[in-house]
Amino acid sequence: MLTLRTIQENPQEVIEKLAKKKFDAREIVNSIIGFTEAKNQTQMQADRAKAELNALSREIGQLMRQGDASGTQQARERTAELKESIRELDLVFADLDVKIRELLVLLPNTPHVSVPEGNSAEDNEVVRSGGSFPVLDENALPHWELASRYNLIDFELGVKLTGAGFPVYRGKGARLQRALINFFLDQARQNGYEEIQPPLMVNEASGFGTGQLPDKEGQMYHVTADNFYMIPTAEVPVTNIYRDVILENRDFPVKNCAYSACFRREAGSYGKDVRGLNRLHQFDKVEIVRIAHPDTSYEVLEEMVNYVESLVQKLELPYRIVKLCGGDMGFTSALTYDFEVWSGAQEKWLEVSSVSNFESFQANRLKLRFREEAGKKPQLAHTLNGSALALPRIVAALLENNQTPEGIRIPRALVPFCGFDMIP
RNA sequence: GGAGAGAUGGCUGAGUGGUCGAUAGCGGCGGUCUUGAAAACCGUUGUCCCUUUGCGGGGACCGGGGGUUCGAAUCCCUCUCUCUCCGCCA
Repeated sequence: MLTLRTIQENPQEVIEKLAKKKFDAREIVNSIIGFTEAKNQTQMQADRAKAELNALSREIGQLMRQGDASGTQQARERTAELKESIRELDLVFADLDVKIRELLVLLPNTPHVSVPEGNSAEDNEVVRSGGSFPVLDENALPHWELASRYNLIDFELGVKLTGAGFPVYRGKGARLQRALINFFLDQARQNGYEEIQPPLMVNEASGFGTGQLPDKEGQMYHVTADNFYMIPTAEVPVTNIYRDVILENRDFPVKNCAYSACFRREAGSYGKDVRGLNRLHQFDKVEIVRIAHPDTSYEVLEEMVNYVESLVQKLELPYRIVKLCGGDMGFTSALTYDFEVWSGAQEKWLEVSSVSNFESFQANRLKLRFREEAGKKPQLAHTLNGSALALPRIVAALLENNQTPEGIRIPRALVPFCGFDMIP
């Protein structure tokens, strides 16, 4: 959520920036400014009436102590009128406040100046790429066939137990999962991230804090009996650790990482790209979350991108880093880099990580602030997060790219974690 | 599932109708003392909003919402959450 102040102070700038995201903000911004003016006028009137009533109440206390019955009576009569107008003004105020809030949440985050113009994924900017494409036979198999040939993943069994999109990993397939999780967590720790093991269900307040609620409610599994939501990413519980928190400058840098299972309903995305591991309802992911000083958040973003790059390099996967264009960016992000790995048999790029700076957009909702120094006013911090990494598509690429006549080769960095270097 | 207790400032914990935004202790910050540190002592220490060029002025907030009253942290209603004991259980 953008701050009211930002909109009030630079309405034109907000409108121009949002145009890059293909969002026409003119009407909303103008309404917000109009309502805010009215709200402030109302508050002035209400506050004046309240000040008078407060003074009168104090006076009545004095008069009663002095035993001045007629003075007391007189003062009391004057309060009735004040109370009535306060009641009315408060109603108007609350109404305007709700209207403003409803409009504010409609506005996406403003993109960073470096975000490229563009409408869709086609216009994204490839920042750099690395690794080398695998040389595969013509009859190279897609990962879902490899998974069943080597008895690594059973998709049909998942359907029996739960439904589509809930695969069962078994044998070396399960061990590969565990190895990847441990590898990612160890790497994160070695890079200074504190490991968090968060709850996999969150309450409503947390859902609001990171912006899943109320808009994206349909994307989360809802445990209605207790009104909990299954987390779609560890970002939700980990970032909400800092909800309503005021950090001190010395608390920086905040670097957290967390492994979690992630649950997504993916409503409305059936039909395309859902084969095998490409899109699941439950999957594993290690997430990195950072809270940064506004002055350094873009340096932090670069640092995170470099870190994620080191992971795909260690896994020996061909990859490219893409800076999303305005039209392809998420609602809450100011700048996003996507990581894609090449899936040799499907012959396409698979998104395995998305690293974003949200600036103060999330922090405003979370009321996550920091204090420059003791005695100074708190200000909003910047939040960033990224996948490091999401497992399924990594597994898909590993299986496809490393298939050989003798079996599937495990990248060297992973062998100590797997305990095997080949899936024969 | 049954029974009970509670929710107050960064933390602990007072406060049951009238300068209570709130006693006190701890913590934090500043200072005195000290070669330095500790201890001791003194001072200071919430958030949000409106208004003002500035100094300042005003309003709101004691889990959320509503009510009683001239006046509510304090009384009433309601919701939520937390804790303790019993039962069940990884």
